Amino acid sequence: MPDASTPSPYTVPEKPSVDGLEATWLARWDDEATYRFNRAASRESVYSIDTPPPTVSGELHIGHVFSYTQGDLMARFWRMRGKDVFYPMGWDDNGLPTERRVENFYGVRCDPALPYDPDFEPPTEPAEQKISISRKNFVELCHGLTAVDEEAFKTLWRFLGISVDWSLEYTTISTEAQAVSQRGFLEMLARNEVYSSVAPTLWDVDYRTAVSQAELEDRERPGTYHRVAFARASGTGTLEIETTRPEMLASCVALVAHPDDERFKELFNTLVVTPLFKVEVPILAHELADPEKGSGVAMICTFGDTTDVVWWRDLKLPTRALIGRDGRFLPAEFGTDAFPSRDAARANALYREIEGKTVNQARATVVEALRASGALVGEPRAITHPVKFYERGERPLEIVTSRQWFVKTLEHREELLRRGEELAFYPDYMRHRYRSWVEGLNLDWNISRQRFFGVPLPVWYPLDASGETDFDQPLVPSLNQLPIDPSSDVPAGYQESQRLQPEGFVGDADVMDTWATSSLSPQIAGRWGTELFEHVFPMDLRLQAHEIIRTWLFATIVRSDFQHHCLPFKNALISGWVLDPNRKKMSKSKGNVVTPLPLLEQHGADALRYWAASGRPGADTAIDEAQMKIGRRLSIKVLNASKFVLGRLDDSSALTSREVTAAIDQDLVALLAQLVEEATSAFERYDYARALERVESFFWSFCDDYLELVKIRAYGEGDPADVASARATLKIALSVLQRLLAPFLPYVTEEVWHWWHESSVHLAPWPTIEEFGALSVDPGSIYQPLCATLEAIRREKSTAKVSQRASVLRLVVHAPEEFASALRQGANDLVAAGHVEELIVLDANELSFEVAL
RNA sequence: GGGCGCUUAGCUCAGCUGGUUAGAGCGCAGCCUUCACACGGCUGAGGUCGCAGGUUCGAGUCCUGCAGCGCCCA
Repeated sequence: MPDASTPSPYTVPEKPSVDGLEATWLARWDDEATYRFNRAASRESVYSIDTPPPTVSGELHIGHVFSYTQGDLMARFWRMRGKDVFYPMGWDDNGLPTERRVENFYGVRCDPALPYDPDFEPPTEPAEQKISISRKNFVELCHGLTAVDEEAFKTLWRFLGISVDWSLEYTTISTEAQAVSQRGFLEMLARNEVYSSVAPTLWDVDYRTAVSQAELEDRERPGTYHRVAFARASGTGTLEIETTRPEMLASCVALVAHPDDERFKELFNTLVVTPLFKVEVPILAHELADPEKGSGVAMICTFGDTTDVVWWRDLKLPTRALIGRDGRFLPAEFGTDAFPSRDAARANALYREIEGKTVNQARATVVEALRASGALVGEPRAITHPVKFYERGERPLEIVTSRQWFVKTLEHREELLRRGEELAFYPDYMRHRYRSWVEGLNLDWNISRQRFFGVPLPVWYPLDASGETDFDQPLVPSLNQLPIDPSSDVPAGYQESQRLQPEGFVGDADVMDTWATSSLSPQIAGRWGTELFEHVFPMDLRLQAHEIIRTWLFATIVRSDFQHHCLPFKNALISGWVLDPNRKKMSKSKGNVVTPLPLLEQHGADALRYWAASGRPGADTAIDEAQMKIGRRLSIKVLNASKFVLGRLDDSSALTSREVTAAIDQDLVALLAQLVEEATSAFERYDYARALERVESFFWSFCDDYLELVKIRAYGEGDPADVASARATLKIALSVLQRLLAPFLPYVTEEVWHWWHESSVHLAPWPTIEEFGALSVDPGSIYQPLCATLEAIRREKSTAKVSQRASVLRLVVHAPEEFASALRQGANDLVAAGHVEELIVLDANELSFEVAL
């Protein structure tokens, strides 16, 4: 019981609980604007964070909880260190994921040819047959649904205790973000860093849009090797190739083998004739031809895959493109300059059968014809091979020739590699991901998308007298007009009536790649063009997962390098993946995706944060409810230990480090100082997990050992100076531990902090060793021997199966000098905590205990 | 094919620049209803640190090779 004469002045609940803390403190943080950024702060005092705007697609993902918590730990640490933390939050709502979600949610499809219907209402239930609606109607639905989704996401983020300043919230489809995105584009255009051209383009035939190299992924797919004989043009002999795409034969422009391949050295620069279509093509040499693959000779078509594009470009081959935007074969006429043939009649007859067919249909036709003509050698052979897909796509990518806007990444490769070396990655090995990506770039960054819900490319093109578009002289708006929509806005010097008219203009119909906007997240969040930007840019921290190094991290560096000639941020904290409880990658198709909400509701935000904080930077971490339970237990312990300590304190103002006079108390303070240094340096190295591990382990020892040792003095028994020493130490330790735990457990620490403080623990100063006064004790020299002895007593009682409360009749400790000295200095506490009736300490070389019960 | 990471107790993981008998939590076993805490406490068992070499007075820690798992790039 607390000493009746010194009642605690603090308001401590009788039965504290961790449940429901979130609602209480969220409201309070809102009211008090606890996390509001100080716009008057100087750049030196600011710590600015560039957080990933999550794709708002309806699905909350546990990976978000994991990654954002890790970033929040850093935000909270630096805020307590006295930094003005700039911590905005954005939502990436523009782009394909939203379009796909709207299509499925309402059962609609965008048809840009349709007129706007101002009275359109989406069906309450998605229709079985998708309803076609105008672009404007479609975009309105996208805006509406993302607004709803963003609210749900925001609720989750807030509940998790992410300390962002919600007044800085942004979305990538907002007017402001569109203006920033378009400005970024126009400035690149002015500096000649983007260009439009008609070029082979990675194309998803289902989404009917171009995609970029960064959105590619390889998938293992079954395929079939067909061995096909090409007749030599000289008339003697044949050359056999193997291909998985025989349907591309009509667009074959050359054969290729490795320059060192002895088998074909004699044949380089001679001609062969393609079977069926009878087109003369050369045999050429290129390093990318793999002698081990197939027959060692490959067929180059325009274009069957990305290697064809490289060969076509390097070897300066003609273009005979035949795949259309719908993935079907385009019309073509053999016997022309574009499609020469030795036997045009036969070629055209066969091609008529292919024209308009899908790739698979055409393949069957061509294989049949090859077989009939005898050019098919042996039987087709089944294989498994990597096929390139758009990461969101369902069918293999095709390569379609079309006009697109590209950012010139390739010619800046060396500079971009240097930027990667300048950036501090946590963990450091993640820089390899960046480097290998940049080294492997083989296409400029295509930023135009033939889609609807995105930031429009802010250009128009003049039309000449015959109505032909002049793509080389784009018309641009002035920066103060932004954002613009070229489909409804009119370029300077033109009238709306001139749209699509000869001598008039046409707006670019495409939107920008989502990454082209989200790569400007520092500029969007930092309000580029206002004074704020100068206070927060370049950012101090970029937070993201490793899978988007090649997209978001890369693209952001590109934009900042081009625009500002610097890195967009100094440090990149890379989080790992969240794996399912069986350590398997989560995916929708496997059905093992875990949503965070039930876990948050069951275990509480602090518990989930504890789990996330235990995952080291970059480390893939399995969902582990056991770990969450430990976090919850730690939170409860914080409540109870705080309740105990505060119940022992009377006059807070009288207790300072000067009152800490007992040897064990001085030692505890010395250990605390050591802990503060360790935790601080761990945080400074972005090793929040180590900081947690150290603080947590100290806290448990504090509860289990120190509190037990000084309990009697804390109650007020004994010499008043010793009582004051114990209470002062408890007060110091509690204050320090609550603050050290605050980044990890923001709710419970805020709760216990308010039992004895008015203002938020999250604005309290991070502990420093200056708080502890002069330290004269070798850390642990008193505390550890006492703990070891207490442990020996407990072991004996446990072995004897008696209560820990049972008395020890006599305790004899044989100990080396320092150990013995420590025991003598802490004898009173040890005797009280162990219920020891007689303590005898004897000097000895070897440590041993005799415990008589 | 090139690169990166991981491999430590049944499970999940610490182990920072090489230095005393290798740590934690969970789980397991036993005990304790003690006045902060039974949403608890105490105690215990449990490991040839993936394998093979090497450097060193000394290696989980450094080097080389190999294997398995995962990932990135081509």
